[in-house]
Amino acid sequence: MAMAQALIASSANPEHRSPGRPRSEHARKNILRSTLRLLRKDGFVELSIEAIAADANVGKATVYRWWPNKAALVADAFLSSAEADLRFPNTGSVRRDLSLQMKQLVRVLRGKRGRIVSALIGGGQSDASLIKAFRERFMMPRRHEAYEILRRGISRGELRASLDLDLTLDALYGPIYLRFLIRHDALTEQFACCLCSTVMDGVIVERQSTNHKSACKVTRTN
Amino acid sequence: MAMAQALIASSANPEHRSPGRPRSEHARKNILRSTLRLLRKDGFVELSIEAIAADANVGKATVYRWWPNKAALVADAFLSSAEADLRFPNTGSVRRDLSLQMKQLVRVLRGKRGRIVSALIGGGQSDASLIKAFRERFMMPRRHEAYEILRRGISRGELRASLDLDLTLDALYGPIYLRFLIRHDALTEQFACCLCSTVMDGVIVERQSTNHKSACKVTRTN
Amino acid sequence: MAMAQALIASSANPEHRSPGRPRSEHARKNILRSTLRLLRKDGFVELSIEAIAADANVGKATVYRWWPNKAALVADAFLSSAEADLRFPNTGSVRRDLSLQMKQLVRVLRGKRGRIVSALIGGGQSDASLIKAFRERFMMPRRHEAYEILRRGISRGELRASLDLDLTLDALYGPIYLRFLIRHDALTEQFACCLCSTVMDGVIVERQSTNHKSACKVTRTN
Amino acid sequence: MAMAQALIASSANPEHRSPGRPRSEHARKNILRSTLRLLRKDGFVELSIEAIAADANVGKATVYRWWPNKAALVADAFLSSAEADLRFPNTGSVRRDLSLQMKQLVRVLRGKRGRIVSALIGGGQSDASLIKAFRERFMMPRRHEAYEILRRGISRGELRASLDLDLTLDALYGPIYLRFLIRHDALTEQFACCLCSTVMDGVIVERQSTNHKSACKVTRTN
DNA sequence: AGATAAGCGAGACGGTACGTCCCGTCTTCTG
DNA sequence: CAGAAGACGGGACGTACCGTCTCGCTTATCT
Repeated sequence: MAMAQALIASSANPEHRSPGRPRSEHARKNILRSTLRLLRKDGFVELSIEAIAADANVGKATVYRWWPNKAALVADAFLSSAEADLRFPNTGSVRRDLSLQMKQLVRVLRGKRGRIVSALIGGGQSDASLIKAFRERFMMPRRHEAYEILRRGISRGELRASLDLDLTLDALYGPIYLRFLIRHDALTEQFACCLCSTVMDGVIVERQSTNHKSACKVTRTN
Repeated sequence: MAMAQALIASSANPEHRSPGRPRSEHARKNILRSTLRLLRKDGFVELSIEAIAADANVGKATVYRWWPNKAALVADAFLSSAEADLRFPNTGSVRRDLSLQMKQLVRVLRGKRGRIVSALIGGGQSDASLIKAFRERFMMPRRHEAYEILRRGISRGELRASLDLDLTLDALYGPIYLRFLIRHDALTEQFACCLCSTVMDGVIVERQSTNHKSACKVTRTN
Repeated sequence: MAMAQALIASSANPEHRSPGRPRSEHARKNILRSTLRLLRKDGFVELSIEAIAADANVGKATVYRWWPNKAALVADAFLSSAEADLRFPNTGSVRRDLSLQMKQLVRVLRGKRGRIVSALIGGGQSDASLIKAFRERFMMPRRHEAYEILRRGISRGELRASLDLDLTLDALYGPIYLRFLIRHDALTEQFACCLCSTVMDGVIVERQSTNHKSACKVTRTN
Repeated sequence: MAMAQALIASSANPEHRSPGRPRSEHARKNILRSTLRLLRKDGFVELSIEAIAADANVGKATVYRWWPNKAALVADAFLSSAEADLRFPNTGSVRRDLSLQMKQLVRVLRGKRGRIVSALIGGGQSDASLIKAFRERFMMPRRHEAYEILRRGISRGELRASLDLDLTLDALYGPIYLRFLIRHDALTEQFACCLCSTVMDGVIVERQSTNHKSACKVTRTN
């Protein structure tokens, strides 16, 4: 709700203005920026509000005024930096579309923002609002894109009509998050590709399509 | 290492005994028990050594004497509670064997030990030793069982010989962990069952085997 | 000075009026009233401008606009409540006049304004302007009355002509304030009475004027 | 009670020792010393526990462990430095004995410890435990000496036997504290002397014992 | 009538200190 | 010598007020 509040303050309804001095957009941005910077350096647990406030040249109270806790702040900071880099092409092939999206996720998780994702999911294990924020504001937007891909595949006849979309997407993305979180094996783009094929071939109507799979039948390299 | 130390102290070499009072087995057990109890209540982050020591009626120093940090203690505590409840029957069918194991994992994660698993994975996101402990001492033993199932399936001709075992197991278990950690959807035994079928049918040699799938083609109920 | 400013603004020079909205008399009164109320409840130190403004339904800045600091505000508030309740009769006897005034002081100090006097003196120990305000605007007016009493007594021949007036008044009032501030013993009207006699007659043995003293030779009752 | 605790820890019962690490006498002394130093510099209100802890190279918690608040700490610090400088000679004359004690009090109040006394009394106006500490641990010990003087005077026949000792002492010391706290007039040793005489001999005309008074019938010099 | 000027409430701002909690270490006595 | 008890220096927590600042609004005087 604090995050919603923040969003409202930064965007919507121009009509009604609450009385009093409006919040400082400058402070807000500084805080988010410092949060990301420090998060990248240390990690979620060792990140302190005290340090963020100091780094952002801001009173501690200003941080607490707008975010109820570290988790919410980190979520906001992360999500404020995660806009609009999802959009991907409609290639006409489910297999290709999904594979592209999955590979992009792998790239994100391996990049410097991956550290923040893991902090978010890790912290979310003892903070319901945090995991909710991650789910609704990071994962779901991507999922909605993926739903669309799947629906296109169904209407094109590439996928079975009886498909459970949620289950399918879990099958596609769950393994990526598993490797990302447990780190028991390499998380490569090629892994995403092979995974996609594996799940695909259990999903499409017919079963002779081995031509696609060959694309990533390379020996694994971890 | 501290865990090794602890194990040695509690078991091995009867020949040489260092002088002085031996460590208190009673204290050790109390500490582990309190750790689990408190971990079940809050998360890893909010768990404090102070609280554990108080709960276990033990001096803080006694905790620090035997475990170098919270992660090591939590790992030890978790593992001390995770013995031998895996073993499952060899039914002669990969599908059935895997489905059984997956459903058992779901049961574990939904039970009270699930709270601890999530704390472990959550805490592990900012503590390498913690995630390592989880990986090696909880996940891997189960995986080795699963490898065996898959190998049996291959030798029986149920599964393709070219199968990437690790990828297959990630495809099977990743989605379960995803739902467990992100909580975006119900984590039921039926989900495990359907998931197994989904991955299976992308994995086996032939494609007409819809007879198996019907087993869980029930409308989802979350 | 701020107080002077306030006085000017609220009263004087009708000729030239500065432009802009005039200060709100309503706000001013509310602030003073809230100050007194809160001062009565807690002490000077724990009194906060924040609380005063909230209690008075007034913006904090309005307080700071008219009073430079807490001490000035408290002094103003106190003095605004301390009008004209001193006036007392000229009975023709120093002893009786003084005794009456002393008893009246005791009544004031024991009443609800006493709480404020103690806050003022207490706060004055670390704020020169505060103790100055108390001294000049509360104590001195009463003292000037008392000077008059003493002078009358001297001219009537009741008191020695060589009397040090200040010292005498300190001897009369100091003990009252001492009990009021240190609270080591009951501060009663009877105490004021006995004290007056003691100072009048002295303490040493060689003495004739026991006729007056008998008036309050009652056993003390605290 | 925290002060009592401190006293117990620093002095009494050698038999029973509470378990655990004993409190650090070194820390305690440092804290008291720093308190006095900073109090002398700034004042009671602007004195912060934070600064004391820093100055004493001590954790803030260590301060709070032993003193419930700033007031109690300041009281302890003051009193720890106020031992055993009261003792004064028995000259055989009440007048002289009292005058000596009063002059000594004036010296104390005018000295650098006076600042702390005023902070104590000032703070005590909104903190009952503080004024109690001042009363019982600073004022009363001196009073007990003074009681003795008065009793000697009575038994020697110098003072009236019907004397109310408490009232008499208030009459003697109240004026000193009044000048000390209100600062309306000079607080000199000569003032103490004259005051003593005034109370001794009274103020009214019928009087013989002028021989004593002449000792300080000097023109006042403020 | 409109411009200009201040005061008003509300409340956010950068700060400082609060009093608490826990860290990991230490120092004591008891078993 | 291990263990319990618990004090230690340290550091971050989240809160309360400080005194200042921007807002939109109101209320006056001065063109």
